[in-house]
Amino acid sequence: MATRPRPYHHGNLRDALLDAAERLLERKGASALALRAIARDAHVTHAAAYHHFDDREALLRALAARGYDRFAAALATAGERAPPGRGFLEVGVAYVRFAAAHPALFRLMFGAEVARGRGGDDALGAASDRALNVLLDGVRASAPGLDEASVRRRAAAAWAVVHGLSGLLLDGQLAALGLGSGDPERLAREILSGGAALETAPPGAG
Amino acid sequence: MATRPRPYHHGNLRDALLDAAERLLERKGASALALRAIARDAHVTHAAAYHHFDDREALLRALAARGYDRFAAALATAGERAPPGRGFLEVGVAYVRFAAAHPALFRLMFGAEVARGRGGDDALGAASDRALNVLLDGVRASAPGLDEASVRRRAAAAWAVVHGLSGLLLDGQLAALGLGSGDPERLAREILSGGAALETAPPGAG
DNA sequence: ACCTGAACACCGTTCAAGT
DNA sequence: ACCTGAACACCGTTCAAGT
Repeated sequence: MATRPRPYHHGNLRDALLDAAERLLERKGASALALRAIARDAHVTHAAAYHHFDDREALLRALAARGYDRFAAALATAGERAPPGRGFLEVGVAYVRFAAAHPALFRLMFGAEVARGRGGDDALGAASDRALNVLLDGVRASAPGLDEASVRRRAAAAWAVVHGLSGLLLDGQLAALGLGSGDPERLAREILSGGAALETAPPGAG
Repeated sequence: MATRPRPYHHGNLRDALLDAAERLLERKGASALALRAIARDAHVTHAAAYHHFDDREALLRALAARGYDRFAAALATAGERAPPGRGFLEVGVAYVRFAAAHPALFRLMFGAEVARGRGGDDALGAASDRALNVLLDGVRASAPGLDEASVRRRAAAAWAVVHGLSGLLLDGQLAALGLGSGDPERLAREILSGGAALETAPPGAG
């Protein structure tokens, strides 16, 4: 075996950096995600990170891709465990639950820094596609035989509701409406099952 | 009159800094909003900014408050100009239109940096309340006699749809659904008037 | 009261040099 | 192939000093 100088560096620093970044994100928020601080936390020089990521934003995108993987898994599990016919609602609730449980990660996943390089990052695109497919399958399952264009339109509308609800919740904006102070899951369930969003518009207005 | 040494500084540097910040935000994006860069653009030393704002985040909150003012005005105008019975839909379309027209400002208004200090910033709270009230009035107008709790729940649901749609649009996420490539206003109109988001759930499931 | 200049401890990125 | 150390041009914040 001879001498084994350092315990970490010969392994995969890439994952170690992502672990450190995730730790910082959870404990100290997005503003703590400095590349130098991440490297420090992983016990390497900051320049070492550039052997595994093009730049700081590429590291953030890789962290976001990890988030999408867990996100997709959480949505899929919620859909599978739901009572028949309620899978779609439960996926929506799981969406909001994930956002409330991992606010900083959720914001990172859908934030501007990650959005900027989304097109050129294949791993990120694949991970977020996995999450999207759970949503699309949910629509197809609850409305079998629907044509694909309608599936996509319904998915977009459903996605918008849960995504917007999550965003407003994290922002504390719902508090201004007297909502959002209690359990986020209960709030999500109430609003999602409470009926359509723009139902107040007269039918046939479009 | 005597000598008047410098043209700007005796006036209100506060507004000049916000003007510079807005210019930078529009032209170069959120990452250009460094306090030093803003001060440079306003032709002052960076330390001068601290005589008008507690710190960088306070400046960003003031900029966001400006955004909420314009936002509220845009929503109100859309509601007033809409044909009878369609005001609520048009306010929703205006919401998405604003986000698409001012993506960086919209992100700033609802982003994490501004959210962090939202509670302690009275001007920001007042400005965002004005925008919220347009939404609430829209719900009340389209469903007169509704009790206040239902008004708030409907407003939250409607807010979620348009807010989520805006966010997904800015992220380019709707492109993954084959949507979002065309006119954002047309897309908003289609989805908003296309019916309820979670309609696919069987009635009485909750 | 308002702005400057210098200082401090950070930051992202690059690059020659080490192993 | 992978990591280090030093350098560069930035950054937010503070504070004594100027007017």
